[in-house]
Amino acid sequence: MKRTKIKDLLNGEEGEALVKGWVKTRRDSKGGFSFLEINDGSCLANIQVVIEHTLSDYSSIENQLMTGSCVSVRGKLVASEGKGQSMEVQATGIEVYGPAPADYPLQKKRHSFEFLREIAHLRPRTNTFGAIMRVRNRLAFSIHRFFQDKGFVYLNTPIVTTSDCEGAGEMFQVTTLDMSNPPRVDGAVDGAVNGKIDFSQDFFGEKTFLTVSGQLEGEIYAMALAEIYTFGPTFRAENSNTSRHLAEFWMVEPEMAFYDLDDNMDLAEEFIKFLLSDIMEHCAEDMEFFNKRIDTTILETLRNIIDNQFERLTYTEAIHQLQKATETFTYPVEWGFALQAEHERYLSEKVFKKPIIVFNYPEQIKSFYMKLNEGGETVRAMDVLLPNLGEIIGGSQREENYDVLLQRLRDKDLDPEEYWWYLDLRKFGSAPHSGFGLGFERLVQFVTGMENIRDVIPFPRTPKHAKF
RNA sequence: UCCGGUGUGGCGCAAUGGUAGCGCACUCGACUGUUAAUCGAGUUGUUAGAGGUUCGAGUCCUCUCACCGGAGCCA
Repeated sequence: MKRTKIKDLLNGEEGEALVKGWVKTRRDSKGGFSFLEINDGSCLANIQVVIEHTLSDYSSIENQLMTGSCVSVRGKLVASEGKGQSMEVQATGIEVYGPAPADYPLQKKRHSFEFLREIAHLRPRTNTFGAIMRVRNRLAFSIHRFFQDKGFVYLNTPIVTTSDCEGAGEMFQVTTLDMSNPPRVDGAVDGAVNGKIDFSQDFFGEKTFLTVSGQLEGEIYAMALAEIYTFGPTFRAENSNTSRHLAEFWMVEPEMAFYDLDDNMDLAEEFIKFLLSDIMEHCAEDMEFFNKRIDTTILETLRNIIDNQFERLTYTEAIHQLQKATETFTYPVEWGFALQAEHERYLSEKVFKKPIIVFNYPEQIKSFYMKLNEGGETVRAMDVLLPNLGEIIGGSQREENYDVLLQRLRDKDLDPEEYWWYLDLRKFGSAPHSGFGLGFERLVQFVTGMENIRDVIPFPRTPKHAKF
């Protein structure tokens, strides 16, 4: 007989059933039977199994039917006699795959997320993490669906890369050299620490790193396939210790030929709204759980975002808004200075009370590849800022003019030689194009209402932490 | 990296410088078509680590480590 998932049993019809899963809790009755709650991850709800103590072999497995044990139950799916569940399984046979001794760390009570992080191999068995991972899965799926429906091509950009393309923070170095005695340029060996390390002898023949963004490679393919998107792991070796940063995270980066900044913002807004409404529809049970146990306003918040237009304002307008604010800020508000977290929060949470898109930032505070506006003061950059979370999307229209890009590289003290192929894209058949990056974990965080980004990824990597 | 906070049975927490307690879990018993079941009894501690002050330190001081929150950086 084939196993039926609990999700299907709960919506199924009476009859023979085979359930396999992990025991959440057991309640004994002196009436000669026990209740077992079993979960198999197919949904948040457990199925209740009723076991008559007269069942053959029951006495030999009774002490193995504990919280955490893994079991296979054969029985009859029937309408429940008790309250609290519609269907239940009357057991006719039980097999214990793996008992869980009394030192099983997950108890029938709430645990702190800090504690659960220490047992990342067991935390997926909790209600919260099961729900998070189902939502995460659905979001990943609907990201692909959104772009596939629009004819975007899914592109895998390299994870190992040779240059710090954006100047975006610290990178993880990748090497196969012997760290205790690396080869030196001057041929010196043991002890000669003055000679520079000879990376020509490294695996790739030069210094290599883990990618901080697939954007530049994404642009290459957008200049051929017109609309592409990447969705893959990204690495930042920043010593960031916050609830919104990971050293290894997943990023979605669409890149589109023939899109200007307005098209780019339209896509970003449509994208977020699509993902949120999809999750409300397809993860309703899990979302109810988050609304009840994690953040009692989450459903209302998501609904509001889906139903309302994002507020779009230029950086300059944002500065004006901040300058007329009665609130006092820790950091100065002045044109040309970066917007701080407190400024972004004020705008999205106090002034507009909804997602905002700030665009046309000062040229000096943004990356070299962003398209310069007329006058040269600002670039066509845009950030999507969500209330309570902050930046979830950062993007821009790219500079497609060869001469302007070359000058921008020089102005920012970057070596044009290293960007030769990026410049070539502007030399041969250049086109206006745009793109953005969305932090996948930040999306999961926002949708679930979870406070710490370390709890929305299966195995978080943060400074001093790469366990499991 | 900076600022602030925390570190006590398996887990969540308490304890004026003076006998380390409570809840949950666990064990035993009672009760029950039960629902995070309930009721009674019982077991569980190198108070993160190292040093110091003191007659006496979980508590005060110094250092180290870890974690949490905020900031910076960003997605």
